[in-house]
Amino acid sequence: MPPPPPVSDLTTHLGFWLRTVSNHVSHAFAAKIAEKGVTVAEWTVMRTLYGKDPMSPSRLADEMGMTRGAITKLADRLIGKALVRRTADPQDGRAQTLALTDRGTALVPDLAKLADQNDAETFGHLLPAERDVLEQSLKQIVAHRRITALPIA
Amino acid sequence: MPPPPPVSDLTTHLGFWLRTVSNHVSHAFAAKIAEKGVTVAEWTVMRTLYGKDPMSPSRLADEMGMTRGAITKLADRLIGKALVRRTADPQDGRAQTLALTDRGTALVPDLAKLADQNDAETFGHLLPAERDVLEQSLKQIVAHRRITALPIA
DNA sequence: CCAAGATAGTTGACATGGAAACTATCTGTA
DNA sequence: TACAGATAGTTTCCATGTCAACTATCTTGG
Repeated sequence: MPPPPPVSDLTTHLGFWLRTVSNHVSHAFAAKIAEKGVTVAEWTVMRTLYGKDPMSPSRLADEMGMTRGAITKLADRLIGKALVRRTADPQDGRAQTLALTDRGTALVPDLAKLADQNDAETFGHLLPAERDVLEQSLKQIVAHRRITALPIA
Repeated sequence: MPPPPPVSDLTTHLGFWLRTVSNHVSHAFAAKIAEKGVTVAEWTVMRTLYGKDPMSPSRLADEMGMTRGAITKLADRLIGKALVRRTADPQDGRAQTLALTDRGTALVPDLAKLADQNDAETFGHLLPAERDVLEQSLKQIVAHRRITALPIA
């Protein structure tokens, strides 16, 4: 049997480093907000609803890049925690809207603070110029690849 | 009720952009290799085993940052696809090793090519200087935060 | 006005990973 | 040498997401 031909190493891919750091950031953030009893997906819902008019699950699904089925379950959980409220649409018998409860609204600034903190911990030691290039590069990729979904995982 | 206080927008966080792009890269790559019947986690196992001596599930779990339970299931799946082989350790009745089959070994270069392609599609249009800064920044974060696990998701 | 198709949301089957309990085996020490 | 504890893997339960089928409701063309 011939020796296996050499293939590019995992670490030669920018995508590898991106995922490595991204996973780390996510896990670190998940751990922080877990103390508040909230998951990353739940936080994203809450942040998306915060300061806005009640929103339909479908729209939320689009914005978050998740299926409607996932939003149903996510909403169920958030309602169970009394952070979100589900209201039937009086015009359309099929439709409903989701909105933060007072408790949910009050929690968002706390979670936002943890998000700030998490970002600072991860990226704080980069030079401002490096941060800028990083941010511009990432935004450029988002634009170029036409990425729209909010990141959950 | 007072209006909800303003909180930092999701998009002000570098972590947001990082996860957005990272998720996109992962999904794009997952779609590519799905045609070969392999998931990202499975690819990571295969790439880790490729060109190396048979490896214990525990070591694989460490390198991949997954639990041993997850490796058991992942190995079961790969064995079901005849891409990986499980061998009992003759010295230690508890231990075993995992290795690629010939079929698995033969598949890795194909998958590696798709990984190259995926990286090129995502980052190819950045200027070399931008790519460099991106890579150096990410590696610096990995070093600074002492991140060790391979990225799966 | 009504039937056909579109749309909103829910549900159930499946996939996949973590946590912790469990089984089997090994190892070091008294 | 025997047993207590460590170690290797597996398994079970749970969490959470997708996909596709399903229910209820709405809308529209004839």
